[in-house]
Amino acid sequence: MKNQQIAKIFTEIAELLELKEENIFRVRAYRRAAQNIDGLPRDVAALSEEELAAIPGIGKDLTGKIHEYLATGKIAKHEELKKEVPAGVLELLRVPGLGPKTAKLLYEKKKITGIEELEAATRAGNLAGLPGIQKKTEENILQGIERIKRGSERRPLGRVLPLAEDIVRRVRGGAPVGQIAVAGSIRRWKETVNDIDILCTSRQPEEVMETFVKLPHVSRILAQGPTKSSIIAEDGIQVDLRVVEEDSFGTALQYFTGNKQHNIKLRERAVRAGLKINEYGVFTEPEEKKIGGKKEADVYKALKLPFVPPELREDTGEIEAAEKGTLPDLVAIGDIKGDLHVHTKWSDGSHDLDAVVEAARKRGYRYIAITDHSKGLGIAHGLDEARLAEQINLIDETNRRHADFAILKGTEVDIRSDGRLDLSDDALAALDIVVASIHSGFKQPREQITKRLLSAIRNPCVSVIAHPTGRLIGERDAYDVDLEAVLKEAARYGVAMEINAYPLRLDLNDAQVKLAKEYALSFVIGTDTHVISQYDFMIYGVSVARRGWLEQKDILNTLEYGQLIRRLKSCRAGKAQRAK
DNA sequence: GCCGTTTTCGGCCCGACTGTTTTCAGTCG
Repeated sequence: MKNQQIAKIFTEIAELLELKEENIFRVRAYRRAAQNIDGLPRDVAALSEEELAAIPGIGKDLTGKIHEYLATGKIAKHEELKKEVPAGVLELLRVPGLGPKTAKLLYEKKKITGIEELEAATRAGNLAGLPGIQKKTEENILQGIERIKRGSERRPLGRVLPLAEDIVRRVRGGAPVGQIAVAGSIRRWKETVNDIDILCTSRQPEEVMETFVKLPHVSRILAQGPTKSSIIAEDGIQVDLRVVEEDSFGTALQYFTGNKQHNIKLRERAVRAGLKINEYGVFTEPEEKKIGGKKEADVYKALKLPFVPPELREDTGEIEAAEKGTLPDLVAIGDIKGDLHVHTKWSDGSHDLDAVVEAARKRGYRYIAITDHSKGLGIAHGLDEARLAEQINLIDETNRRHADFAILKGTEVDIRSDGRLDLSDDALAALDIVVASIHSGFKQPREQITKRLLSAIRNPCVSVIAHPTGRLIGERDAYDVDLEAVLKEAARYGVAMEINAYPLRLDLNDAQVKLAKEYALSFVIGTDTHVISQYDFMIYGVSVARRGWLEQKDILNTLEYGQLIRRLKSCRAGKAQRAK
């Protein structure tokens, strides 16, 4: 998929134009186009002319540049600009706090073309005499370089959310705050995050700031003002805290939740309607009369739009859908009736059957599916046909003890490197649910991986494909697979796609879910629980579903047990019919 | 460079904090 390469080139063009101090709106146009291409689930190479032009921020000129790249592997404009500015100058922009103006100055006056050169020059005192650069700026440059060296990659939401919640607890406990909430990409449940944004109300904002910058997590204070402060937490992540008045909390929360492009569009709409929106409220223009601010919904109401849930605020069509009244009625965590991906001690889980059942009942679930690994996964102590039969007996017996709860007999059967499944069809036929997934051969070529998944989908017993792309956030890329071919085949055979809720997986991801929804597929949200506390991961899976615009009806484990079993049976019956 | 229920030309979201300035530019979100 060439999307990321094209997005990268557009971003570089934006940076190069900015260094040349060209029209800032032209710069923004390239940035916006880059973001939208980067977030596209489809390969741009596979899009028709009209589909390409329908991408927001892509007009006639950029459509041409995309074609140019697809045809020749480069973009002439980009090549020209690169000749004018040495590559090392772009590198300078990676230093936090150092923008295009300073980079240009450093290059033109001191011929600095790289971060290493910058560090050496700064330490040697060579920046002295440059306009606008004094001691403090030099210190900031060196600290910025340190931050780059320590790494500032996006972190998985699952790692950051607990820290954010802890900071919220401590600020609430240590200072006079009214309302307090996490905003930003965390509130939108983006799978990875760059920083933590926290918003609160208080009549004594200075006290709140004092408490905040003295938290035990703080390793460095970046900025401390009366209403806004930023710190670097010990593991290197930036945390921003903003304080507003009580009657601005709603508009401030809306503003700091973002994303940026969503907000810009709303504000443009506001301007057209004779209104002004900022973090302090909604105002009429030119009278400056405040007509909203206390509640987040005030913003949407003022624009005559229905409320848009945070998970949808990515400027990927949600504003247009809100306008037309076609926003989805998103699935909610409370709709989930059970977990369909659970491991026990029988393979590599930590608890026996009774323990995982008890924990699920306590959560209010109506059922779970036991999906231990199959024999091919020796390392996970996977089950062969004989042990599976034993487990089935145990489940039958346990089910008889529970009138109000059901255990589905299942397996997470391995799709072998040649595409055959790791258990016989006869063994699979005895189960209520068969979840199939890939655990080996990740480096196989696209055709082979795709073939493996297609043959698993066509198997008479398979009902779900688990973690369909195999990626682990920050650790392992997805294997190379023709996802659209897989989705198409799954739709034909009535096989569901899993949204694996394990925070490092989240697989399918949000964009892929949105794409899959177009094929009218069914989905399953499973936590891949190996320890009972991991049932908590369900919220991450639900959030991916919501970011993928899914409704309750799209998700099988929102069904009551009886309906679920009927659905699984009809999938099998449909396959048998097709085989005749 | 994009885009249109004011516009095919002339707009393009809005504000906080820092560091350097004597009123503001640069950067960030």
